[in-house]
Amino acid sequence: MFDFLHELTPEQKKAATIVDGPLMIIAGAGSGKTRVLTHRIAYLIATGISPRNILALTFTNKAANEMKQRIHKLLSSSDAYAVWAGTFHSMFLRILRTEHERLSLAENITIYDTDDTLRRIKYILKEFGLDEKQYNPNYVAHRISEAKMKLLGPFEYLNHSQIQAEDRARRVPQLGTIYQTYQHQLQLSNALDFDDIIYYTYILFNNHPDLLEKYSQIFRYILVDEYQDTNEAQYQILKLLTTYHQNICVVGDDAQSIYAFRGANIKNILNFQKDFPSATIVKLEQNFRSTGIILEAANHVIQQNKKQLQKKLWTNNPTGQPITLIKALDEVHEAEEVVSRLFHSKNTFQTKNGDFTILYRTNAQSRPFEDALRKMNIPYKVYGSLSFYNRKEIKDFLAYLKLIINPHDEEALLRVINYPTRGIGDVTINHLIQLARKENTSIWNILLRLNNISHALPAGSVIRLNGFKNLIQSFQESKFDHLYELAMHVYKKSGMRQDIESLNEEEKLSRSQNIEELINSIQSFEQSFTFENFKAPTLADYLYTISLITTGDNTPSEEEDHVKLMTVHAAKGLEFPIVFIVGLEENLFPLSYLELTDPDNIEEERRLFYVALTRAQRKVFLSYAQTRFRFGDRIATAPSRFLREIPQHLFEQTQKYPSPAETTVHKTIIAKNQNSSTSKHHIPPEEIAPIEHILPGQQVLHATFGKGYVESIEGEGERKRAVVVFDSVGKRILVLKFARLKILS
DNA sequence: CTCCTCCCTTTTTTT
DNA sequence: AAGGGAGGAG
Repeated sequence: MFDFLHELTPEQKKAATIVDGPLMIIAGAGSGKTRVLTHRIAYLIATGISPRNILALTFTNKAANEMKQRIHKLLSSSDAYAVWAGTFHSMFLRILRTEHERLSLAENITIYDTDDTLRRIKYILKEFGLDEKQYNPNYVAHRISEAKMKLLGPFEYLNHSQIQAEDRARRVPQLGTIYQTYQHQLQLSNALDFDDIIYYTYILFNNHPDLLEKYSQIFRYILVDEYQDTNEAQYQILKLLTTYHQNICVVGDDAQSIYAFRGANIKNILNFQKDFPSATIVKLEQNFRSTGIILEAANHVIQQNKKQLQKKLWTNNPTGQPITLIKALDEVHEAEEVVSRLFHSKNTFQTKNGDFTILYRTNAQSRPFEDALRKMNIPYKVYGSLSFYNRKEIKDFLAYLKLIINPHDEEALLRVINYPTRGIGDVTINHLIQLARKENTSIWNILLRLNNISHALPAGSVIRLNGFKNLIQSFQESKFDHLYELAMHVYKKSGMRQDIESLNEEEKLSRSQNIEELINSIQSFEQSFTFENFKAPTLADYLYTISLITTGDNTPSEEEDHVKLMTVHAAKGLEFPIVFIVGLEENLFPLSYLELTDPDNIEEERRLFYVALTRAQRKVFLSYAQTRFRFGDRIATAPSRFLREIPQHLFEQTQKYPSPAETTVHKTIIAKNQNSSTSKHHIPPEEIAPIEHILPGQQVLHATFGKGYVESIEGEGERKRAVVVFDSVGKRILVLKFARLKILS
């Protein structure tokens, strides 16, 4: 019956089979954490515990789904799908939707994303007549979010003497009032932001003992993955839910805590034993993922951090290949070098595209890699950037859909009340807002009562406003068998389609394709939802799902063999055979936007680098560029301090340590060093042709691309470029200043 | 009320 | 480099 446990090591087995009481599993990178979690849940079910009494909180929706599938396999029973598994946000939203009456929330809530929150704050600042320079909207949003994650509502915020003193010192004394207004407006809009989902769940359990008891009974066994990244509010909810039965199992690794900016409180994991004195601690220290070299590098890096739980990660895996360091001139060259390594090792070792992953610190870095991969005809996919849902046309369209389920949503309403333009201008809108504020109600309620108060507005405006109201109501009343049919209807009747058709070719194509993609995705959502839930989804089901989408969720089918690109944050919890960690430069990784002098900031960046290294199974490539385009300027960069924290003997021996002084070195010297680290075709410096000697028609040799034919020369001076057709990679445009070509004929 | 142009900021990571 | 906001003309 428990046959599946034989797959585990003694320590893993212990972690999987201690059923009752608090348990903390310190799971080092690659120590089989997911395996332990799935076996543990399977074990609980096999001992007779109902899957409906198990709550498993994961970091992404994808992780939750994969977990269910694996448990399903272990047990050969569909019981697995009855486990409550998902992210904090999706699980708690489910509870809030069920219990909405107890919090005086409407049934159909809208979820505001970061963008919506920011727009709302800007509105409020305008209404208050406050300057955005003094009250930076991003800072205001951050403060409000921080307060909620610490369970401070507007009332507590305004009565917190220390916070008030802080705000006065920072010259933002009205922040508390802004928070209060923001929260009030969200309430009138029937809207919750991400932090509210957690915050209100706490309020729900804390203020309603009967509900706390109800859910404590349901969630008899609670498992929390990535515990090091939980925040104070999440921790307090867990404390409440486990008061009666104490059956809490947390899994985490303090060395992989990388979400402090999101309120993650590393104390949660460091203090677990204090919080749950009867806790058992199991440490998983054997790494099954990486080679000896990768692990040694990672261990050296993380040892630089002062604040951490003591543990020693070890492995029986082979030593493996040394780490390759790639030094590039700029971000474009960096991408070309990375892709050419990738191409080379793919051909040499018969590796699939899907074995390669490129990790970077910031989303903006993906562009040159995409270009380079496209040039080489290598399929790739950028994971995790949610930019699709941030596109204007998508947001506009979703605003219409949101208004169908919740017309009080002021953010959605203001977004489309005059899009496409229908003669409702700023004056009318401001008037409307004034009326709503005066009556302390939503704009939609004003629209509903328009005929009673029409004397307040010009007759023409009233007609147009009624037209908009009728449009939304017609959507609400329309009946379709399928959501995508409704979506299609809304697209046409709202006037969005006509507006998009009227744009220039390029815009028209890209926007209508995006809308089409969205409508297709609605259709496939309907199919999978119906398959899993034995009933058709409502529009609300769809909107909630996309509101809480997490980075790993856009799972492409496994048969597509493509290179993966993502941020290090998005790579958390995943593993890949061959990993390129790129942009290893001071101020980029570690990123410095505030103070790199703050040891806490550096330690968090270092943990991030540690996470990146430990994703790799077989081989790591590290790269950095010596200049980079930032804020419209090309600036010199220095190699990351993290590179020097890896022992030199772990690198490929032809390579030199990057020195901090290197960036001040001039380009000629950079050009010399260049050859040693990246070339397949060695070109001694004295053989590099002067720029003016390169002419169309010549055969030339490039260090990376090999032999090629100069088709043409363009540009002058610093910008002089050559179009070269290479035997290996086809046509390339090279900036001659950097190209370092040798003339063959 | 709408459209156009110019200027400004933005780039940290994500639920 | 690009998109949004402000401000002005029609």
